Amino acid sequence: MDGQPGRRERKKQQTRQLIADSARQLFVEHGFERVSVAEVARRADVAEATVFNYFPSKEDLVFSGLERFEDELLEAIRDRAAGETILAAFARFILMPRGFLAAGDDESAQRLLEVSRMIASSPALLAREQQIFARYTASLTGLIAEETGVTDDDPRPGVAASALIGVHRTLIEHVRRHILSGEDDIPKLGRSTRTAGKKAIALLERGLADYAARRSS
Amino acid sequence: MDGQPGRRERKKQQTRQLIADSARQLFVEHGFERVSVAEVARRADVAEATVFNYFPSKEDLVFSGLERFEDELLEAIRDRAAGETILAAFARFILMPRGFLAAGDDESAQRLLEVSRMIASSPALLAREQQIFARYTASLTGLIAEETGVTDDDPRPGVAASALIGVHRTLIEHVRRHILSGEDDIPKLGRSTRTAGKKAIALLERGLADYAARRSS
DNA sequence: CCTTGCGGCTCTAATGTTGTAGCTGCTATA
DNA sequence: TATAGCAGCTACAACATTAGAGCCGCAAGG
Repeated sequence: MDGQPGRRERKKQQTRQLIADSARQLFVEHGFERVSVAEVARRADVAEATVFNYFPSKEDLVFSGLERFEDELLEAIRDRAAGETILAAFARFILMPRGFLAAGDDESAQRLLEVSRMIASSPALLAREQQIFARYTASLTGLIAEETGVTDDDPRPGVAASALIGVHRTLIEHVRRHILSGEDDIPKLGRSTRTAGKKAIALLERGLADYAARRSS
Repeated sequence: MDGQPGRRERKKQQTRQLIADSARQLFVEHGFERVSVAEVARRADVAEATVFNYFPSKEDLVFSGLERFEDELLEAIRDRAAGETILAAFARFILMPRGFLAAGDDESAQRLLEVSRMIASSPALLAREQQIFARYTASLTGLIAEETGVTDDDPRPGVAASALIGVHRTLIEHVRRHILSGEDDIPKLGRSTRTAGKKAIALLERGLADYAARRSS
């Protein structure tokens, strides 16, 4: 679309990346709560105001990746090909390998582990993560309601959005659980995650009518 | 005086250094005349206007070090201790090891060689260097005239200034000549340069009356 | 001759970054 | 409880950098 980003835009992304990396290092070293934004700024050799210029809050230093992901997810659904169902667009997007799992090298695994530990060990971060999921669930609800043109009373958009975001939540948990319990074969983890994703989507596709219909023995 | 320079000033010096280094690399690779300022800017990943913001002209990309040296020389003379002669202050300043010669590692020697070759092979640069020396000779003349409080007609400040700047010229030539003819023992070159400097100053101290009084045999 | 284009260099408006002060809420300590 | 200080965050003015247009001299090619 835009060819080369131009020097200005490129340097802005460098600055943003530098801040995000500095923050991650410090948070992993000392824990999220024990690191001040001023320290992040100092490590990135940047003014504190610059940090807040790129990341509205300290938590966003951790979750900017997640938020971008959700933004792209919504966009992928909004701009899906004509005739494609929302569930299909969602599946296509979420099953696409990306990020740490796509890289697959040892260093990525190490970072994924550290970040997972960091988030898991901070109540503030876990709480914020839930807020983010809630916010995106609401956005997705609105999008679905808009596209299907139903009344505000109709519960179906909210249920569908919760189900979809729930898949994402579940897959993230899947990755964290395996990473935190020592899994270090990233390609394998990627495969098992995709398998789980497919199962989840298949379940949503065919409905819950016959799911766990009988109590197990 | 100012403790830490502050982030702003520090980053400015980084930028300045980055531009100067990029320019030196390119000039050494392709020759001064065949490299455009736009290319320097591109290698430094900086706007062309930024280059001119730090270096008023393309030649200054090469001679900014020399100009800073001359500035400091004038300052050292202006601010010399009470009772110290101009010649003594000059001697103290110019005999102090610094720059490439002070470093003494192989890489410095390599760079000194490359820069010397670059200047020697560019008429434009050689011409500009003479202009710079002339400008500083004039400045120094003014300074001496001011401090000794003589009439504009008095030739002595001009002669003294020429003599002093002449010492500097000569020492630079000394270094270049040895470097270009293959000398790569930088500490040794530093010593021989300082020896030459002392001889030159001694000559100026005692006057030319009995210098080369008799034709050699 | 003339035009075209390049390179050194200048100018201006827009935008990114910094420095500094200050507000709020919380925590430690007197 | 009062007070002081720290951390997250905001606001604003000063400053550094960028983008883009444009001027001038000059050399190459029609």
